[in-house]
Amino acid sequence: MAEIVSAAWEVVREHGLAGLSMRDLGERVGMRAQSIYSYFASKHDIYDAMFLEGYEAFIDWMDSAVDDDEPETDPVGSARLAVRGFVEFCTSDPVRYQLLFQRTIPGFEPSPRSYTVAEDAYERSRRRLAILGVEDQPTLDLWTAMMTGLASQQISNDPGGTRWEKLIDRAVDMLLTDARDHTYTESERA
Amino acid sequence: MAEIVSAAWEVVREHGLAGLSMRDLGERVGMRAQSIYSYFASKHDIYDAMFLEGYEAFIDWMDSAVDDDEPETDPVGSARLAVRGFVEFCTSDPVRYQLLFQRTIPGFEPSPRSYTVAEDAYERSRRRLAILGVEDQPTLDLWTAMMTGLASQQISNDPGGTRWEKLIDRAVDMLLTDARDHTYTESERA
DNA sequence: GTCTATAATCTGATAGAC
DNA sequence: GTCTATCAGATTATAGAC
Repeated sequence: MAEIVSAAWEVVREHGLAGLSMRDLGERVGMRAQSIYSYFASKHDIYDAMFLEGYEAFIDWMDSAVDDDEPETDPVGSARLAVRGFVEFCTSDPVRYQLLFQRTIPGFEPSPRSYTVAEDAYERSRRRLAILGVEDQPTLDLWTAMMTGLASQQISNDPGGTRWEKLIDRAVDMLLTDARDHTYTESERA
Repeated sequence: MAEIVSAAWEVVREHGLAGLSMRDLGERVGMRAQSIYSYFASKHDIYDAMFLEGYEAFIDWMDSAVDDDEPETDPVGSARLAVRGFVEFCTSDPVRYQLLFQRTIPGFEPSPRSYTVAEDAYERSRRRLAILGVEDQPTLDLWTAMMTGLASQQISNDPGGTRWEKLIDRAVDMLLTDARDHTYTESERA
């Protein structure tokens, strides 16, 4: 079961997200394509398992990338670590990025269970950024736009390179300054 | 010929970029699928025509969105117009955004002619931003990351809405401040 | 749990009549 | 320039033997 999902990742890394075929997949696990239906009811269900596994990997990755004890002593460093962690997670596996964060495979909807894990991952990221002062929704949206923009440009226009990765610290400084200004503005109103 | 490409856009808007089939396309233009080969040598050539048409539309769109006489009297307003123009071009047709700015359809390489038009479009954008003070490559890269990030988040997480579009002016102010600071730093070194 | 057989359908592309 | 006929293969999925 885990072996099939692992082989499915191999296939989509070679042939693109839409290029997953049961024959190809079966060949890779030493089975006939039809035998896979003993494990998964449909191709859709395989995508769903990949989606779930991807978000679990994302949670683990971010937990490792960020030191949750340090944020209040060094908020700038913590923000840089978090954004760098996110961008590197995305660039380390472009097709996973596509499945998890873009809506590019038509007709695919994650199952309730998978969706719950995805929401948990978002909530963890939201909380982490909130500690760093990114508390309101518009500010958070601006951060996610910047983070996904860095990741997607790195993937599309300089795969394997560091052209956009190099801009992470500068982007974080910029975002933190912006967030501080907008927090002042709000507290002044109070 | 133009009618076929137009119908091809219809198909991919309904079935996704990878979901273009010759039979489906033929049906839509009142032809047998095989007759399309009198106009295009392959399905690949149809994607290429769409790619070309997309970049021509991008050039026209940006020419309309930005007033090239005003940038020196009102750089902030001009920058806002340019970024807003870009994001609205992307969100107005997500699948076109996918074909033009992401590398999501495996095996597709634009023809030399189409690629030339794409490069022309990039060069025009580069020049426009240079007038606004975005002259060095890293700063330009930061802008493209922010712009594509706003567009892709709007498309993926709030299709049809304005959640990220609303952040454009704030993002531009943030980027302009950052660009100004980094220009100062460089001229101080001289 | 894996196999064979097969259904039912789709795919891009070519040959040749008209 | 559009058609019919067709190739040669792909696709997901099901039924039933072992």
